Amino acid sequence: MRYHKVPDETIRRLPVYLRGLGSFTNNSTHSISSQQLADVLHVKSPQVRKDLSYFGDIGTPGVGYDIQKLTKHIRTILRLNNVHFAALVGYGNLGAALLKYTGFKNFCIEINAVFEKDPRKIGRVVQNVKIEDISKISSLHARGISIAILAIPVAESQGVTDKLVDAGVGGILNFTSSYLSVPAKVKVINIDIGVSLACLPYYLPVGA
Amino acid sequence: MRYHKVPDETIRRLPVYLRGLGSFTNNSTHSISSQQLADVLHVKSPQVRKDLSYFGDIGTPGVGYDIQKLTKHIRTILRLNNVHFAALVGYGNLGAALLKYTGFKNFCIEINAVFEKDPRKIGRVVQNVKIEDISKISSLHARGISIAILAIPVAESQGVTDKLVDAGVGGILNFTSSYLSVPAKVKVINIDIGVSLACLPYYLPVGA
DNA sequence: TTAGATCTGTGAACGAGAACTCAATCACGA
DNA sequence: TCGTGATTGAGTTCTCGTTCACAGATCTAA
Repeated sequence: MRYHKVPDETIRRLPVYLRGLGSFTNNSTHSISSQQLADVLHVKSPQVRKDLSYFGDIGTPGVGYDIQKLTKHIRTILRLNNVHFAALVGYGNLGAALLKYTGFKNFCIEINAVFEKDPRKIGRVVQNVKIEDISKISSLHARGISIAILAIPVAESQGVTDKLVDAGVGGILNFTSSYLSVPAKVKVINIDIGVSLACLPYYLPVGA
Repeated sequence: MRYHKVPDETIRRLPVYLRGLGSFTNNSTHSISSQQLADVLHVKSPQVRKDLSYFGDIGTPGVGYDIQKLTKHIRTILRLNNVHFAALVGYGNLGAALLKYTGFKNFCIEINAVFEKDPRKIGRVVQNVKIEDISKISSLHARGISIAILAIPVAESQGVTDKLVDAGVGGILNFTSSYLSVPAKVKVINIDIGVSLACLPYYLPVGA
């Protein structure tokens, strides 16, 4: 392996590969070819090989990839080998749903802090997590939490983001529909549900 | 304007432009330059101009874009001038949150049908919409609903998708973590919350 | 031990989209 | 009417990521 900057798109696909490998772990065979993995995930096999090749020689020519080893390797790359704790900011409709969302556990990510502005919600315990006042965000660094999930109204998004950054948060999953201004070292991933849905009518057949 | 296939990325930005224009409607001035719009949305001005130029000469050299006209124009392109009705499939945690989500109305999209498998939920009325049995999906065509929001367990996703396609649905917003196989005429937009979050640890500073 | 089949890793070609640049256009004031 | 400044529209270039194609590595079987 030479030095390469790994494309963001490759990183984005790694969790998908991980999920695809899951459906092969019970299998009798120990290894899987790039073709097999590609078929399951509906991508092309050269894509799989190229993506994996950024991280060294993982596979065996003529054989394929050892399923267990590859799983472990991808988890190591993504740093999903040990549990990451995340803070949920905003316990509204979406926030509540995200707290109950089970899709995070497969990736070793666990929400163990919830922050809210509304005094009526503060103090309640939901899913074994106590809802705290939003001012307590500053404690995140001390608690070893460096990932935040932002599900609050647009008006407060930048202000709260600044607090998160001050508290040492290094990654934010932003469900807010606004752009978040952060230092370069902080990674923001945006999920804009409204925009995604708003695109659909364009693709509908005319007259629909 | 010449013939051009409009990039998907351009379509995806149009709703964002629309939202940006919203913050200028109360303004005293009638027009806005590509630079001003770009600054608000944190994109580059040539990007804005290129995107808009796909759809004909909308702006005026030396002046900019007429805010009202541009808003109308983008809404027309995206077909957001008249209300689109959408069906929510799956009234679980996420489904319930999406039904209450207010971000769709700005884009003239309204959920007016909810489908569920769980008999205990069927019949309940939430947000003025009655929850129906999932078998009633077949009625969508007759009801003029051609957009679906899918928020159900992975195991059932392809089966339900097939029903949606049969019912004439032309666009699906897929919150399921599985690939949906659909005919070419049907547009699927995927939102994979788990994958998005799983990427974050990779970007954290080492040791965090 | 060798032939043949399989499959990886990667350099190179390809393609899509973003950014740059500048000629053409327009408003406005002298 | 003409000159000046501002801003668009679009051709060109650049960058990034995907796809292709094949050399090289490994396994199996005779």
